[in-house]
Amino acid sequence: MRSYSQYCSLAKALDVLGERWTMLIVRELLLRGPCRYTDLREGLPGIASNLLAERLRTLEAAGVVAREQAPPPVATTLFRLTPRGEELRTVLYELARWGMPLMEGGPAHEDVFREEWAVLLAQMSLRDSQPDRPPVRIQLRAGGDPVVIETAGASVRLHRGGAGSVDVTLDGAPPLVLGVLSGRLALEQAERRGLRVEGSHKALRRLLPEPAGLA
Amino acid sequence: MRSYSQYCSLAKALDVLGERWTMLIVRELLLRGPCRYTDLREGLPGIASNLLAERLRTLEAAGVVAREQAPPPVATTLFRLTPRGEELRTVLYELARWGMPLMEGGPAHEDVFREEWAVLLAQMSLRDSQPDRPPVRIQLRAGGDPVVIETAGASVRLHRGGAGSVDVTLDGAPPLVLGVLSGRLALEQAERRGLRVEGSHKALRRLLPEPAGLA
DNA sequence: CCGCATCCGGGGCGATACTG
DNA sequence: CAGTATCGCCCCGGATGCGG
Repeated sequence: MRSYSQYCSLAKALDVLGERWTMLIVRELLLRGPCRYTDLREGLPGIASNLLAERLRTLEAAGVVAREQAPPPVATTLFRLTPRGEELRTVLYELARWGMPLMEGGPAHEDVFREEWAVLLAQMSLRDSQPDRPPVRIQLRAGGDPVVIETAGASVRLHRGGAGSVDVTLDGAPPLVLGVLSGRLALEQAERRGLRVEGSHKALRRLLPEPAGLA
Repeated sequence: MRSYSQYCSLAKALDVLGERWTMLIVRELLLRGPCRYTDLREGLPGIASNLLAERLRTLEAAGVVAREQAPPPVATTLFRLTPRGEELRTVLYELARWGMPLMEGGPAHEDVFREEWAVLLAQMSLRDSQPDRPPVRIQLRAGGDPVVIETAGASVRLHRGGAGSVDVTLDGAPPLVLGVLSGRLALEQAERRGLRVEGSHKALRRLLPEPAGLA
């Protein structure tokens, strides 16, 4: 992107982050942790391959992303956020929080949805009220590939593979799953609207924020 | 901008805010309050006139900006942020905070600087330790048009005109002025590097944050 | 397969000129 | 003062190819 050439920290930040797709690439890396080029493409439906490559190069040059060679069993390139890149977490949270009212009407016809994106909301909203107990594993199903998140204390991690046992499964339309994870929708209300909750309700409630007064 | 068409609150936010210049337009409106088209152009060196007009239309349609007719003495159009637009303040602060390390080396040759942009940092960093006392007025000079900011309690406002008396004047290179206002640079150290402080040091110290340990 | 590079059409952007 | 109008250019989107 052409620089704004303004001696202003906002303009300088946008010189690095303001190009199309850049913030969404950071989103994927925050959700997934170190991952392959192909995984990034999967999480960024619509991006052109050359753009992804160029953005990654730009972010690497800016010290936001680092690339490393995975050890011999896999022997592939991994992309990860640097500490400087991790500092973008609060920026992304604020943007995502601001964007939440734009989700109210449900997805548009052409909108795609990936369960992994719900992890962003989960990381923002879920807090473990009993952080000393073993982690809780939640499976999310919303029509696409289900994902499993594991959460303990303040940490919410995406679990690749989706195999293994889970404590509770949320299954329903994206707005319902997102509403519950973000705390915007009470669990019972979501169930009344069609969300299916299988497994331990208790494990779930351990993580959900206090239902802030809607009034 | 083309929509990302992703049912994700970050992507939805970027559908509104992600186009070039949009965030900087919000910056100007946050700093200046309601202002005219011409004032916005002044604060956005480099923007094409048609782009500014189109962005304002888009932001208006998105409920971020409102336009109003000023009463007859002036009888001009004013642009202001809606409450929804004001909610972008925290987003801009996080972005600007992330961008601060990119300012360390001082301005590049082609960089332009407007004293008003320093107000963003002032709004982020300055806190009045004696909010019950009358406001403090600070003049900023850094080579261009000087500006006056008035600060009391948590409020930091840009004062148009620059006329009237001030409590203290900061005069020096942009990195020095910004360093002091952001709290990154101790006042004495800035003075040793060439910052000129005329007037009441005490009024200034009333507002500056505690010099966080640099270690 | 994985991680790109190349090619090409279309549209967003930049700069300037012009107008009610 | 508050915008349109116009015109290149380059970024972006989509497809395909290709070396490791």
